[in-house]
Amino acid sequence: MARAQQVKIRDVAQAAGVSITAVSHALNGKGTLSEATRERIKAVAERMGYQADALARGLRRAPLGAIGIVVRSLDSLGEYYVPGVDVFQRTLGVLSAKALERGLAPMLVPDLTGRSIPMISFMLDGYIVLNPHRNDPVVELLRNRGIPYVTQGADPQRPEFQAWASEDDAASCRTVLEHFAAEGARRPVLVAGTDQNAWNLDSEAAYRAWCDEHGAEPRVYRVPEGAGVQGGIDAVGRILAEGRPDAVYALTGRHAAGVQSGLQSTGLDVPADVLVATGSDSEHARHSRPPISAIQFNPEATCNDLLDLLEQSIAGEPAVAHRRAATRFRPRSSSRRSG
Amino acid sequence: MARAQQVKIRDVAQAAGVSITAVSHALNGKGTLSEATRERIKAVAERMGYQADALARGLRRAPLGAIGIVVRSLDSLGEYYVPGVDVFQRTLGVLSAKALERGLAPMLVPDLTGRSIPMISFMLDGYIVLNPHRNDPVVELLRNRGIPYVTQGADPQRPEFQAWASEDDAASCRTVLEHFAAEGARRPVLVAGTDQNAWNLDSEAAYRAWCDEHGAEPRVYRVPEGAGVQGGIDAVGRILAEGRPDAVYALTGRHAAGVQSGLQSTGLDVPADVLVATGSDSEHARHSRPPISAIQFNPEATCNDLLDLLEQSIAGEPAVAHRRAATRFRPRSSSRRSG
DNA sequence: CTAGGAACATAAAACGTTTTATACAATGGG
DNA sequence: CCCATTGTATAAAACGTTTTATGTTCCTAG
Repeated sequence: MARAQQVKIRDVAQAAGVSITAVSHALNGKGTLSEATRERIKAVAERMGYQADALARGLRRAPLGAIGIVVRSLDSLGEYYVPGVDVFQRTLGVLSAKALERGLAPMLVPDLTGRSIPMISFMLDGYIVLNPHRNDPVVELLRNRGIPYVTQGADPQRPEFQAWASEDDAASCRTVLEHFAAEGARRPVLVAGTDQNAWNLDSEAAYRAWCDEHGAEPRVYRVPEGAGVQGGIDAVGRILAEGRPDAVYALTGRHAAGVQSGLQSTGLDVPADVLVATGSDSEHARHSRPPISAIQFNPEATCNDLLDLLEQSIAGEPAVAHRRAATRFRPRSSSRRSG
Repeated sequence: MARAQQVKIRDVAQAAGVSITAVSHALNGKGTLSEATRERIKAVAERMGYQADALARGLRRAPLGAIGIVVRSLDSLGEYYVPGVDVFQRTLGVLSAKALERGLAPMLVPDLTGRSIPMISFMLDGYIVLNPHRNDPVVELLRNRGIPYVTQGADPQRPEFQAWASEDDAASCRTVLEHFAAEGARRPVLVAGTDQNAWNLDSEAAYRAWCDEHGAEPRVYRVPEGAGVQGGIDAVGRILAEGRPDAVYALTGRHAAGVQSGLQSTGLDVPADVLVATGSDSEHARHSRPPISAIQFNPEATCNDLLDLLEQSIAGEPAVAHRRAATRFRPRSSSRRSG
């Protein structure tokens, strides 16, 4: 309980025979001390193993060297570990790693608008908000508090906010639809999630635009993210009831796996009768039978972008432009009729 | 840069027409205020959206509600994101999730003995050290600082420290060896990592004990964790040079995948000629050809144990006993000769 | 009528820094 | 010889809380 007594700035001052101010100035390169004194104090501090207390220092609004990461999709899922969902392994892992490499310790923080949030949450240097909803209350809170933040994806309600980065979801969607078309599909349907985040919104918009351009009737089915594979299976009934499509683009990997398995269990063949692809590569997608074509995210690029923007924002430079990272399409057997 | 001005305790006091002390006492349930005043102050604070400043409060040694997680295997790997290594998705993901559910924000912290560590690191309420080495300097540091911590696995050099939890690696090892024996293998070899952590040490000890009991000659090959699949492939040459084994237990999934593929490329058949199993299930193991039998960790149990112990430790109750979680063996085609 | 408690409330000290304002000595120009 | 300047160093204020010590007021017992 009682923390071992640390050496404090006062002790160093005493040992070096100078004032507290002198020590502070020497260590932080401020003030008007002589170079000799400065070096002497530094040596004493080093020898005594002095480390400034981050809290006391933070009280004077010095950066803590830590940022918060809040994963809105997990907040809305209600549980923070979902086996088979790649977000932990992919985005969150890469983001944490890249933050560490920049000397920023990443702290995972629960829904900031919730009841019992850790005291430290509002003291962090800045925030990265993954998968924010439109009009996200967490974003709103950060904004009101004046805490620097960046988001993954834009908020359509707030076009003036430009400190965001994401994969290019619209381009990903078009790539898949073009691929479907090249394989002869004319009536693709979209299976999206229910969260109102940029991924779902941008993908749907791109899908509708594509349908418009190609004279196809848009058919969008929404399945709660939390419904997982079973949600995909269940969606098949609704889809077939409105007419058999010749291709299905399911955004999440688990929905895609469910859709494919649902189609197969009604006697349809993938890819002969229906093409399938997903917007999120995962173990599910890779190892379904047949393996499901998938958009591979580019978390390295996106995470770097997010951290660049956040560091700018923390430094007080307002971000004037967002960034979009290119994704990569991995065609697999689920959507290839040709050999 | 300048943080938006928050409502401070002083403001609340003024608004409620009481002293600062009164507000503090009312909000923290201390002091001797009348119930009426208490409620009135609470209402005012609530209405004004007052939130105590964690730093100022922490200065008086109140817990921050955040814990540090330091992943020593990644520290020693030198990079914090390694595709295909399950540690992120498994232990770290589960641990973070479970910490959040307990109201503790998990912060990933780099090697605490390193150069530029975040200021906040030493202020956290406690630490979980994953995969500590024997005589780990990070553990040493935490101990000296008097910061509560728990470790994953014991330090053989420090038997008196009991605040640790882990999977039962020795039992896992024996399970695999018994399985090998049941399939007719008599001369199993062990491929371990080079890190001096409990997983490697305990597994090797259990392997040697088993060999001793069964009159087999122990053969241990060490491959750096960072060498990955290629390291496993390379190990095959060294193994075969000393005689063909009839079974290989490779602790890491990537080494196992490499070993299997190395064996196959010298013309040996798995499982007909050599059985293969790994101590760490992963996508690699599941989807090699043939799929590799694997020990499945029990991160839920281990992480709960670690957090239980840490909470005890933070509360000042010394942990007097460690915990071991049972693992589960998943036999697959790589080690089954029978149908 | 007063001493001694309750019951309630607050002033002031403390936490460990950084920052601002001030002090002192030495130097140099007039 | 005085004033302004420069080079050093420090005292004290500030950061926003919690905690400790100190008052009040009011009641009750003697």
